[in-house]
Amino acid sequence: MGRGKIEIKGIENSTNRQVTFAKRRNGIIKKAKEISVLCESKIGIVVFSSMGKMSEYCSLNTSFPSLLEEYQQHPGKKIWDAKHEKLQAEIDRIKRENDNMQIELRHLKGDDINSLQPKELLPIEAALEDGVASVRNKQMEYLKMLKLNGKILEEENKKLSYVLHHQQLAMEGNRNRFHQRAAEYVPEMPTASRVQPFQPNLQQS
Amino acid sequence: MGRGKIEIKGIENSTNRQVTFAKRRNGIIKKAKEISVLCESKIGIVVFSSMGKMSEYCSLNTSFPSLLEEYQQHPGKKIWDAKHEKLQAEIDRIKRENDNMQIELRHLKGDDINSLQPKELLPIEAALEDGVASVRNKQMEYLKMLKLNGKILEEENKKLSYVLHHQQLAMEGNRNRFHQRAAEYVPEMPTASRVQPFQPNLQQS
DNA sequence: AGCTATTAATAACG
DNA sequence: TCGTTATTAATAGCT
Repeated sequence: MGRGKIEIKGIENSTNRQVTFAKRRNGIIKKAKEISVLCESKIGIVVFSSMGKMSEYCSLNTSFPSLLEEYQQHPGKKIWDAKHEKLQAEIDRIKRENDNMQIELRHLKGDDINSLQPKELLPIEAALEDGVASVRNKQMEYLKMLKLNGKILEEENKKLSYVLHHQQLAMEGNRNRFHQRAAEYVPEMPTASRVQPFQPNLQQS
Repeated sequence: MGRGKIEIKGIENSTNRQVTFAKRRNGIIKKAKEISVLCESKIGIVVFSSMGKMSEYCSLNTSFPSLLEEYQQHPGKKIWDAKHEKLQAEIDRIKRENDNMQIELRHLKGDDINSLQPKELLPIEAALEDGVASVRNKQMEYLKMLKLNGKILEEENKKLSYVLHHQQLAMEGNRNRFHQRAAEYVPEMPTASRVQPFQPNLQQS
């Protein structure tokens, strides 16, 4: 049905193939609509083009899920049972992993260790000591940061005091001599080092 | 396409409807085969006649399950029933739980604590100290058990030595006097306390 | 079921 | 990419 007969064989030309696909897909969907109306039948169609574009049709009097539900009720027609089992297996796997972690956690917290052998206590003890060491280390780091920060602030304080002192001296001198131009005085001071004190993200002391 | 044009309307005559259904269904499936070959496309069709008879087609290069898998990966296309979503939700829930435990475990082991605030380190430290205390406690318990066990064995040893000593004395006496009946001698001794030494399940000292 | 007059789909072209 | 048309394919009504 066209300007010439064609062989049912893969169409090499990509453009041609896509055009043919679009036309025939529309044709099939039209036929599906017709059969569903003419014969009160339920029909569902899913098509993927060679480019991966999806098209679908489902007759009006039903829905894909219920259609597939009905499909699956036929003997030997399993669509999602396999998927189901896969999901269940995944759940089991993760649950096992979960349980192991839970046990490890409880042991580290000192719970449920009555059933453990002395030999089994050793790695737990070692891990705990490691953990304590790491945490203490981190805390020391923060402490050092705090101290450093204090030192920087102290230093800064000294500089500010120095500036303030000189300014006061200058202002006093000016009050006596020039009076009006006191504000313009700028003392020579190493302002290059006016750093922002380092601020670790401390939400509490 | 037929001896006369027809309206797309439900066919009342049942026989006619069934005949038309069979013809058109074959036509659609033929078209489906053709499009899948011509355009390298994947297509799946499920049809139910008004009598409930199911027909299906799935292009050769795929399968219904994989087709539907691909279908539901599109946004808003859900064919899986509630069961599936429940399983998926369960997986997500457990995975989240898993992740949390993993983080907690890592923190307890002293990993990944650089991102923590000092405030957050405190409970970890406390938990670790608790854990160490519990483990040490348990180890002390085992130690006590070992010591107790040693004491019991020592005690037992003394008793055995005592019996042995008396037996030896008796035998020597018998050798000199009755000679034959030495084996019958039983020294008066508190045998009621011949307990089995307590055996904790120690696989190593 | 099979046949065929007729309509519908569509391949190639513009 | 879209519409047109010559031609083939599908099928309605009949046997």
